[in-house]
Amino acid sequence: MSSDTDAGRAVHGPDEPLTIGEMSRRTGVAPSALHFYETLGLIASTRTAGNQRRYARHMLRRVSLITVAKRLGIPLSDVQDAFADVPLADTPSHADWQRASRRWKRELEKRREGIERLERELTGCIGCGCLSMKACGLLNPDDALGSQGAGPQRLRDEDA
Amino acid sequence: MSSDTDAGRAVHGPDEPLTIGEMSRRTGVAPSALHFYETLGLIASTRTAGNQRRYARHMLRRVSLITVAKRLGIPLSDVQDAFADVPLADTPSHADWQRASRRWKRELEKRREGIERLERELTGCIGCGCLSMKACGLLNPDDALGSQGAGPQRLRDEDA
DNA sequence: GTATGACCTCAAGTACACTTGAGGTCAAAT
DNA sequence: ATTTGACCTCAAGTGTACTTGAGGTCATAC
Repeated sequence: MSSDTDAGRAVHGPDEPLTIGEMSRRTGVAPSALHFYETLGLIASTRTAGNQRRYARHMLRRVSLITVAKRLGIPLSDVQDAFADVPLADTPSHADWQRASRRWKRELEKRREGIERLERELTGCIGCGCLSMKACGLLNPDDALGSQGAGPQRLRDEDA
Repeated sequence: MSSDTDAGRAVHGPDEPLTIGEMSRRTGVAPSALHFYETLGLIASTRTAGNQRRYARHMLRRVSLITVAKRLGIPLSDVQDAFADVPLADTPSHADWQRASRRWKRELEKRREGIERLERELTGCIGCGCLSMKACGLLNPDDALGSQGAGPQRLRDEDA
């Protein structure tokens, strides 16, 4: 029978920790990337007597969220922020994930709004062939109408 | 009076080309980055008798789109694709920008959909504290239900 | 005519997000 | 006992997207 030190493509009970190979197969993330995420503190592992990593199952969720963030162009430093209040060592509670959830949703909302704004821009401006982008908030993200000092300026009429 | 070789913070008629410094001030993009974009073929310039760059005004649009793409995590190679049919040398026509527009919109739509899906996931899964992400298309983007071979696998019930 | 600021090229350096390789250990199977 | 595959550490390499610096030119101002 398969013992509890079963490595590689093991058969597991629902509470068994995962080897790095299993994590990799189940998340599609390379072992080297998992090592890397660990050095950044994005994930954590325990070690066996023989110094091999074992991952608690809730690490799958973290890795999945990291993967998704990458697909959306969110830098790992932002992921770090989003995970700030989610405990690494212990299985996170409802409340932990809900705090993280709120952070993620705020971040995602900003990005979605940016994209929607650009889509409107493209419809209204490139779409009509002028691409003036006179009113594009994305070009002046920090202060849409404020300081005329440094940083991106709106295109003037003559540039439209 | 200001001649047509006016460099620096010049006063321009609407058809005057822009110096790299003016481009930089008006787009918020560093001159070094403009050089870099030029080596990638994302933008182009003519040269004065003294070998200085002069940018046609429609280059402002390109730089603005590059800036926006960066904010959205779109790699420059994708921007290159999106610009594929927009002429560099001449002022693009309506039709040129409309072709580009359609490419951009397709790309943006994919990204927006990805984000919306993740938002739904977070509402349904992190939101309730379980974060099972069983049905998240973002985790299996290429083939949502297909091959069970390599790549990300769905989390099983036991991991929910 | 010379000083000043904007510009030029080219090479090297930086930050992020990893991958690859060398050299060695661990653990189940034969 | 030894082979095999999975794992370990650490250093160095890769690709993207630039920035920085050296050394020199260009153009307007005094």
